[in-house]
Amino acid sequence: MSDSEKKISCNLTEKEASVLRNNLPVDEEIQDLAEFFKVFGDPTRIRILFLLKQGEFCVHDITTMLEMQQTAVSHQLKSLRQSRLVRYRKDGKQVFYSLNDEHIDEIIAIGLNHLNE
Amino acid sequence: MSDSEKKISCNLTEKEASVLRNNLPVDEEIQDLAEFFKVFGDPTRIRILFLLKQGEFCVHDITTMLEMQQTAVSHQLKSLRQSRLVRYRKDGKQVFYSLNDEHIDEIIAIGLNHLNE
DNA sequence: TGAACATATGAGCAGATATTCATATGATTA
DNA sequence: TAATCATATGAATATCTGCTCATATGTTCA
Repeated sequence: MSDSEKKISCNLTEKEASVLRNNLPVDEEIQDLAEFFKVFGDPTRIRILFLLKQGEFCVHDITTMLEMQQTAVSHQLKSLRQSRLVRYRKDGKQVFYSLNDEHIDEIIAIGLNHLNE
Repeated sequence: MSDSEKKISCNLTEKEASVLRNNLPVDEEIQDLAEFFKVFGDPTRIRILFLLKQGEFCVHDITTMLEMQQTAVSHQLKSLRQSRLVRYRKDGKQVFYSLNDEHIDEIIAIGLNHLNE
């Protein structure tokens, strides 16, 4: 939205407030967006994403690299799977995880950029 | 990183694991990134960001549009301020909030995009 | 100056979340 | 087939988070 279109006001009428309120996405979409970003809001999951930027790894190796318990890692991988940020591939006893969204780099880059501003 | 550079392996040696582990950003940076995304991980804050995409508003109007209590809104505005996602401007008794990072749209767009994939 | 107004802050609480422990599931191998 | 290995899952717990209530701060105006 260009600056010229933006409102500056205080004490909107209920009618005006209602118009602006109705411009918001529906609750479900808002909720889904929040859930999506929540996945990035945990250090362990961020570390897993950074690891997977380097390649495809099995759970055991992820556990070793993070120096965490296997169950803790599996729980977080589940969260990443459910939000479709990672994909997995089974090979015998092992399960290999890799990134599943080409925009992950982009999102993280924006975050890093913001922190350095 | 191009596909050809990516590793696929399991049962890394401690040495290999250590190399990959050390490629991760330092803990503080990981932590800061997670904190940053956590701000996007709440429906109320997402709604505030969507409102502010439409213009600059005082706390009272934000409260009216969201149909929430003023203190709840103020608490969330504080979180948005601390992460420098919004800026504010005082004018008499009122405080006007607006977006403070041109990348907010971009981040949200990526999120929405991911949800529709 | 004091009353009214706009916003911010702190404490308390209820619900969410990350880790751990115990155990289940599924695949390989002896 | 039994033992072992790799991973996943569920319950329990401690911590964190968002909201509400009470109240503080700062501004305007009578």
